[in-house]
Parts: sequence; C-alpha cells; structure tokens
Amino acid sequence: MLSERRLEVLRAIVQDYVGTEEPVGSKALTERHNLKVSPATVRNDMAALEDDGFIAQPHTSAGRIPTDKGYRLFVDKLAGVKPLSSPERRAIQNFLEGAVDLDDVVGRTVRLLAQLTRQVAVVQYPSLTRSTVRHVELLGLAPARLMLVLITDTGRVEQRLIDCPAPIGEAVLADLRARLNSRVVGERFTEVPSLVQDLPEAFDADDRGTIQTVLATLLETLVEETEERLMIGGTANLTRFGHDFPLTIRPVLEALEEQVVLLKLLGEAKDPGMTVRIGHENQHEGLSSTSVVSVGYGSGDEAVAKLGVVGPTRMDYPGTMGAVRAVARYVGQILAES
Amino acid sequence: MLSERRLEVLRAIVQDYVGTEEPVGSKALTERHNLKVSPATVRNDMAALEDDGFIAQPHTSAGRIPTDKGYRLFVDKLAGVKPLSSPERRAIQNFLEGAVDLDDVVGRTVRLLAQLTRQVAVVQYPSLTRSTVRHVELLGLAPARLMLVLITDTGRVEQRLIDCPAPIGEAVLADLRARLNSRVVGERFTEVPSLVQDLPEAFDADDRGTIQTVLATLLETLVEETEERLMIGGTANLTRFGHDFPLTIRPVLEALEEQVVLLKLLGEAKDPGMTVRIGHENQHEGLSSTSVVSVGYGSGDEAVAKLGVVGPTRMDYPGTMGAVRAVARYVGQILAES
DNA sequence: CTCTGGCACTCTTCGTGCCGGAGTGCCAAG
DNA sequence: CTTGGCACTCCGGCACGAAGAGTGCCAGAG
Repeated sequence: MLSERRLEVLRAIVQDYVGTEEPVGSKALTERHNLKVSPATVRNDMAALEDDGFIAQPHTSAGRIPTDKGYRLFVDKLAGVKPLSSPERRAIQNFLEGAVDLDDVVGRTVRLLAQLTRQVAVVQYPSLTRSTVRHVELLGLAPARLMLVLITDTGRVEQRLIDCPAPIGEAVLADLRARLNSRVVGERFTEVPSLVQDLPEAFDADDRGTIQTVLATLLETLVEETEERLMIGGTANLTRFGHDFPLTIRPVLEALEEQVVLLKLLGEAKDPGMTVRIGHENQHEGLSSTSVVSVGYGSGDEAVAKLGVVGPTRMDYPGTMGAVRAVARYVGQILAES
Repeated sequence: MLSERRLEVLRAIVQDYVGTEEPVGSKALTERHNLKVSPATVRNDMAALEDDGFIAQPHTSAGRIPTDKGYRLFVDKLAGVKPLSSPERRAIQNFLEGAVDLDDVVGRTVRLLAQLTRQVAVVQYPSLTRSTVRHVELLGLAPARLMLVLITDTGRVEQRLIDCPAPIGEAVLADLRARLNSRVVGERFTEVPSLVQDLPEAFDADDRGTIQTVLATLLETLVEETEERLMIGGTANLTRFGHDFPLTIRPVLEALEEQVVLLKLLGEAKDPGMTVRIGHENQHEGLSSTSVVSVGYGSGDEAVAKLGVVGPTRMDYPGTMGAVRAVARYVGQILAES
C-alpha cells in the first residue's frame, strides 16, 4: 500500500518534527534528507499520507506534523531501538551500583531515567506477586498487642500492628511463629492463603481467635502490598513540553499524582518486552498528548515490575526506548546480585 | 513611622493583589475598600510605601504590587491566621482518621494540605531524633547473616541485613537480643550509643566481632534514619502560578525534586510555631518567587517533624497559615492516638 | 500640615491593516 | 510517475493609533 518512499517520507517527517518542534514542509524535507526526488513529489506523497491519517496539518498552508497513527507506524515499522553509547552504559552501571537498599535502587533508577531521557520517569517497586516469603516475625509488644513483620526475598519489609481479641502467651506465640515460618518461608505470596488455612486447628480454642486475627492480617498485608507502589521523578522536564503550556502540563501533573492511573498505565502493557503507548492510546484523558514507554524488569528471568517514561508524543522514540531498555537491564542485574 | 492608614493601604494592596493577580491602583483601592480618603491621598501613601520598599510598580504608570518586604510586614503585623470553618475541620478529621499506617497518614496529610491550600504540600515523616526505641529484633537468617529490625514509638520500622564476621549461635543471639532490648527500649535515639557502648564486654571474645558489627549497624541505622524522608503532593497546583510560566515553574519543580533542598527549607525554621519564609528569604535560587509556610507537628507535646506548603509569594497567607496549622494539629492527634 | 481635585504625562494593551514568507494544490509537460 | 511552474492561502510580525489605567505634581481648602 505504502510505497517504500512514502514510508521514508514519514520517517523524515517524524525525525524533523521531533527535532525542530515545528511543522515540516516539503522543501525542507528534500533539503535535510537526501531523498532523491523533488519537493513536488514529496508533496504528493504527503497528500497520500495525510489521506491515510498518518500526518496532519495544523492549518492550511502550514507544514505537516505526525498524528498518533503516524507515530505508531513509525515505532512499529520505521524506528529501531537506539543502543546507548558505552560511556552512557558505564555511567548507568556505576550510578546504580552505589545503591545501598531497595529504596535507594528505585530512587537512583528514577533519577537516572529522567536524566537520560530528559523526560518524566516512573519506576514501580518490585512486585510481590512473584516474590517469596523470606521470614515472618511476630513480636509481642503488649499482652494483647502484636507486631507482624514480613520480610520478602526482594529485601522488602512490611510491618503491621495487631490488636488481639485476647491475650496470647509467649509460648503460644513462639509456636505460632515457628509453624508459620515452616509453612510459608520460600513460598510465593499467592500460595500463602492455602498454606495457612488450617493452622488454627493446631491450637487451643482459646487462642484461635487471636490466631485468626494474625492470619487475616498477614493475608491482608500480602494483598495490599501486591498493589504496587511507585516512584516518579523528572517532572521538571515537563516544562520542555511545548509552548502552549498550562493547558498541556496541568492534566499531566494531575495524572502523575494519581498513582492509580500510573499503575494502570504500566500494568496494562501485557507485552513482556517494551511497550509504547502513544497519545490517545492510553485511555486517560489528561495523557492524550503524551506517550508512555514502559518495560518490565526483574531480578531473574521473570519480570517483577515495570518502569518507564512519560513524555510528549513528539519524543525521540529510538533514543528513549534504548535508554529505558538499558536501564531496565541494569536494574535487573543489580537486583539479582543483592 | 508608618501611619495607621498607610498600613491599612498596604493591607488593602496585598489583599487585592492576592485576589486579582494584577497590579492595583489607587482608584480601585478606594473603591473596593472603604478607606475614607480620596485616591490622591492614597497615591501619596503609596509613594511613601514605595520609598520604604514595601511595594513596587512593574513599570511606570502601572499599579503597585507588594515586594517581599511588603509581604513580610503583612504577615508580621497585618494578617491574622484565618481559622478554618467547622465543616472544613470536620472534613480534615474524617479524612485523616481513615489512615491505616504511617505511610497512609503522611500520604493523606499531603493530599489534604494540597487540596485545602491549592498549593504544593510537603510533609516530613516523623523524625526519629526525638523518638524512642520500642523494640529491637535480631533474626538469624543464616549462620552468619542476621537481620536487624528496629521499631520506633512512632510506628516506624527499619530493617538492615548484617553479614557477620563469624557465625553466631542461637543462644548468644537470644542473649544479645535480650540485653539490647533491656537497655534501649524506651530510650531516645540520641541516648542509645552510650547505652550500648560496653555491651560487647559481656560476651565471649569469639562473638565480640559480630556484636560490634551489630551495634555498629544499629547506630548507623539510627543516624541514617534521622535524616528524614518526606512526601510532596499537589504539584499540579503550580500551574496556577502565573502567566509567565515556564520560567517560574521549572526551577520550582527542580527544587521540589531535591529532597535536600526541601529538608533544609523545613529544617531551618527554628521557631516552634509557624514559620513563613517569603521569596528571597529562602536561600534557594529557584524558590525566590515562592513562599514557604511551615509548622512543626508531633504526637505529643514535642514537635517531631515539620509540614508545610510551597506557593507563590502572592498567596493567601491568613488562609494558608490557618490550613497548615489546623492540619498539623489533627495529624498530631492522629499520631498520638496510634 | 494634611487632604483633595485637577491636569498633564507615561506606558501598556488591543485592534487594525499591511506585507512577506512558507507551504500547499493543481496542472500540464517530460 | 515525476517534475517545474504558478496561483492561492494563511500565519506571523510590524507599525500605527486610540483607549484606558495609573501616576506625579501642584495649588488650594480645611
């Protein structure tokens, strides 16, 4: 359908527009790219591309700019992923290696991504759905008050205060702690509910109420912590958005504060590899002039969470994709090591 | 020096400018506020105020706008703190009471403040400097690998992995745990170092290395956690900043991402009550057109952390101060209860 | 000494009209 | 299918003028 040259023209338009931020015309195209044809020919191609909805003109007698559909074609067919330079790669590695704990890893990652892409970076904390339990600790703070501490294999610690319906003895507590750990340590979160289901039966009726409470809290914690947290950074880069500021930037900032929106954004991407969602492709109203590039990352072979960047649809897709992918890989490495 | 009426004029200027965002002239002033004098008189006063540096005009033959110095006088002498309406107060209480843990309290607080003031809210996590130790737990994960868990009276939990120089027995570990807790539970962080100093002497030489390591990690955790974390929200409100967008908003966003800057901002305020820092009064370059209203909050009688808002120097000081103070009080209550 | 009204002056803002340039669409010829 | 030519459109910038808002100053009244 689309001849080779027309695709080439589209590519040129995208590249120029990304660079200059201004509608690009036929003449400029033939000059800056060495298409071997005249402006008139390019004009014909442009007219065809416009008919097909890949490009549009803001007003008559202005140059063309790519539409969402145009960008889509560009990333699908025309753009590769630009690998980072080796100094860049070394910088990434050095920067991430200094991290001391999980928070720090995520924090550094977000700053790194923001800096590399000069856009807004979003990093999801490693998910617990695929994580396993490393240890469960029960501390008696008061006769009828416990603290539950859950430690995961990703190095995360979650704690909960529990008010017991009845006081519980230290010995019973120790017993519960031991039984609980012997059952769930090393298991995935999703397995835990069925593994602890019959646990109360091993105890005196007096204590069952308390034990039920403890188990309920544990399961609740698991579920709640499966709803992932995330960190964002580089919002200052939004100022490079465009000239028509307040209108564009405001809804984006609002969307970025809604963690739910972002989680959905990252979560929806089913593709295990990189996902690019362009303009209206992401449902959220306020993000209709932004694109989201996201990718899963993980400590082993499995992806445990996503990270990505949010930027204007007019972004350098190859470069951004390269940076996102590279960062994801290195973070994966770092996580695997620790 | 400044007659009563001149102060009144300044107050009127500040109020009008905050409302309209436009330079305010003598005629408008006499109309909107019932000063009992003519525009000409007001003009004389304005000239005097300008000589003293309280107001300025953007260009000849424009109205006046308050300077930082003018705002300073306004908040010091002319403005009260506007109490919230009781529906507002009830809303605050209801909203905060739903919180389930510390993260949630801080998260809700930041959203609440941002919404009430329509500005950027900053909430510092409760500081540990004044906090006391509720419990220290040591878990043997592997023969030469421990996990240290520190629980504070503010409900915060911090954990650390420890690689021991030598394996340590379960009995020794239990002994250490018991001794450690008997010494430090209920004590302030600042007291801990001297309290545990001689602890290794009670153990076999074989274990001292490990114990030293544990203690070192504990102290390190205490110090590190004294560097406070914080949460910000409501950045979308920055879009209401002014018309001259990108220039103003960019450095502010950048500053907000530098936690160091914010911590300094909150930390510098020595006043136990409310602190208002106007424009250039806060050192940071990028924040020279913003004001920061901050106040300490705490679970008991002592302030354990700060919270506040960042907004344009042209802000509704009485209202903002009222909201900040009210929120701080309710958060304090919530923390005291839990 | 203070307040007031009047008056001339200064700037900004906004609407208008005009021009140049960039870019398009179409057509006829190669 | 490509190309050069040509007429047309529309945006952006600029100059000009009028309107409006606000000031500073002065002279007179209380």
